[in-house]
Amino acid sequence: MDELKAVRTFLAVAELQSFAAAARRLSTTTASVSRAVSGLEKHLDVQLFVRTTRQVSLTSAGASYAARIAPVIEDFDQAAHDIRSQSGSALGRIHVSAPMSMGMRVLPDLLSDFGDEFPGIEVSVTMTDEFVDIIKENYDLAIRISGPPDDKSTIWRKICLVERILVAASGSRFAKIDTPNALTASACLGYDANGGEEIWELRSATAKHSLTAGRTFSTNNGDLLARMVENGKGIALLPRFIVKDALAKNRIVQILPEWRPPDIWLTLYYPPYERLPAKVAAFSDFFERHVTDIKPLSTFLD
Amino acid sequence: MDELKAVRTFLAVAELQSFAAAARRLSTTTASVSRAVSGLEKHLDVQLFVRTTRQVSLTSAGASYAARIAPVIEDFDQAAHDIRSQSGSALGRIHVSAPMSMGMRVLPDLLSDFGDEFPGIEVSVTMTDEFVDIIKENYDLAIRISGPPDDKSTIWRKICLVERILVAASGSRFAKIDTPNALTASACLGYDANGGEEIWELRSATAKHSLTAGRTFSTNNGDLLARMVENGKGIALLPRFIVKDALAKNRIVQILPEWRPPDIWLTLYYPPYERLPAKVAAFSDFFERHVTDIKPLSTFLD
DNA sequence: CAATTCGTTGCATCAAGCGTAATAATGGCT
DNA sequence: AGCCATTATTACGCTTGATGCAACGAATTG
Repeated sequence: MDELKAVRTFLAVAELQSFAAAARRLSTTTASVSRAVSGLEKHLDVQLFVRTTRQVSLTSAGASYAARIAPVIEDFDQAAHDIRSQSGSALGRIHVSAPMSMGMRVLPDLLSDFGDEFPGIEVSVTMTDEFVDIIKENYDLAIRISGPPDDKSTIWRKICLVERILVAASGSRFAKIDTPNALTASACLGYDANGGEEIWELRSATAKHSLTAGRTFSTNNGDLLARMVENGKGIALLPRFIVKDALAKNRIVQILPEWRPPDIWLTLYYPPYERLPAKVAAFSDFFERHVTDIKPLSTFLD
Repeated sequence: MDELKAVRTFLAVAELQSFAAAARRLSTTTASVSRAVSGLEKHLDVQLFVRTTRQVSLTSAGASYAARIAPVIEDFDQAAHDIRSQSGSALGRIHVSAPMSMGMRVLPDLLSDFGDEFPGIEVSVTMTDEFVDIIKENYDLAIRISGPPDDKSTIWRKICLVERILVAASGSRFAKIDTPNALTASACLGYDANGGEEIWELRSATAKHSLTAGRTFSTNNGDLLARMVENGKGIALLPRFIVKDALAKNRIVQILPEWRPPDIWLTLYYPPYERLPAKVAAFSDFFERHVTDIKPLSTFLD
């Protein structure tokens, strides 16, 4: 038995003091109303109405139940209504995960502008260079810089290419390297989200060269890695925007520019939504617009 | 679709973070759980969970709905539980209708004793000599003194016989009447709940006599009628307990004692309950016990 | 790599809800 | 006073919707 419908029917009868009138309001038959009410009475083991064929009156138990349950039903419907209207409008809080290096450079401006445009959306940002489990950690969106994702349980959207270059400290012995064969495992510092080793697959116009970096040192933080390079500890494969300043100030230099690593992308990851909630879509669109048009990421690449 | 069951299922899944675990708890299949949740999602037009085959996680909309709706469901169930337990125990308020004359004599003591025995039951007494519509006026119980009831829409219970006698003022010309034929219409004062006329059907051992009283005066209040009789205004057919004092003080006398009117009864009327609520049954039983055993109505008849 | 577990979906079965209509009761209206 | 309309209930078929089973794709564990 549909208990909820029974209670709604009961309330209609209680208000209208008539089974027939309730049936008309609910666009059903008196038979249905009668069954619903007597079903509820059996379920609650209480007589709710005193009835003759011409009069219907609440028992005191019925009156007290009606008074008790009516606001509950109203609240129930209100909750459904709230959820429905909330999901359609861009309101609420979104949890965003972002990588440290990229986040520190791009997010301050972006979040300020976003807050101006969408004052109804609260944003909470967790910056980390680990690969988070979007689902388990309850993120609405994760910003990552990575190669093609192999995770089938998330959906993602490429925003733009992130140029990576091989760098070494100016004037160091590493800066003189001009052939991939000169790259020794101990000289290659690893950049890996899990702090493990990193495979470098370098392609020139005609050849390719593969080696494992990070045997002696690796980190999940690009800025730390850049500082290690500056200190002459070795060579790293880093997004250009991270080392932009150091390049400009000539503290580090690009090596082997004709050998290119595989493309990696600035990518947005979402939990496997059937369709994106409005507030997440708002942030997502704003992010893409901001990064590609308004204050393009290339700002960091030049 | 049973919306309530869907919400309950949703809450189980939300709590256990698993469709399969929820199915086990609810003693059903995962298929049923899956359908219930996706049905609710369609109904609310919101995605409640983000799911892969190995992980289930609430969306923020789902989390907010769960937080919102869980106390509502709890309240809903609590209301049902309250009603159920309330109806079984003798608690609450009962509305009683009682006639004036009888009520003034019997109720003060009775209600005091009842209050001692059932402190949980609040009693509200309306004293009136009109015939009230028990159902429309929302009484739980009506005490009446009347002949056999013709109302099919109430249930009733005879408590005891109420002896009625014909009375006249001592020393008046009416006191000398010794044959029914001497009763003139103008001398017979009516006692009628509706303030109308009253049919007297008198029976002796061998004969019967019928006449209409109340042509010149009638009332629905026995005490008023008794005072009219004392004042020598005529003859009335009254319950003995009303005129007990006046008889004892010899202000009025019984006439035609061998001619008896039809029996009338002290009767309890109830709304057409399928079965009597505990609190009403408690009052009803107490009333009967009190009137017939402890302080019998015959106290007023002797 | 095999095996298990998970959520979803198609399919066949079945029960529950529905409207119709008949019934008894009751109040209004003429 | 009696006819008529309206009311709540109940029995009867039918249809719709729910349910359980099984197969499937996906993903983790050993």
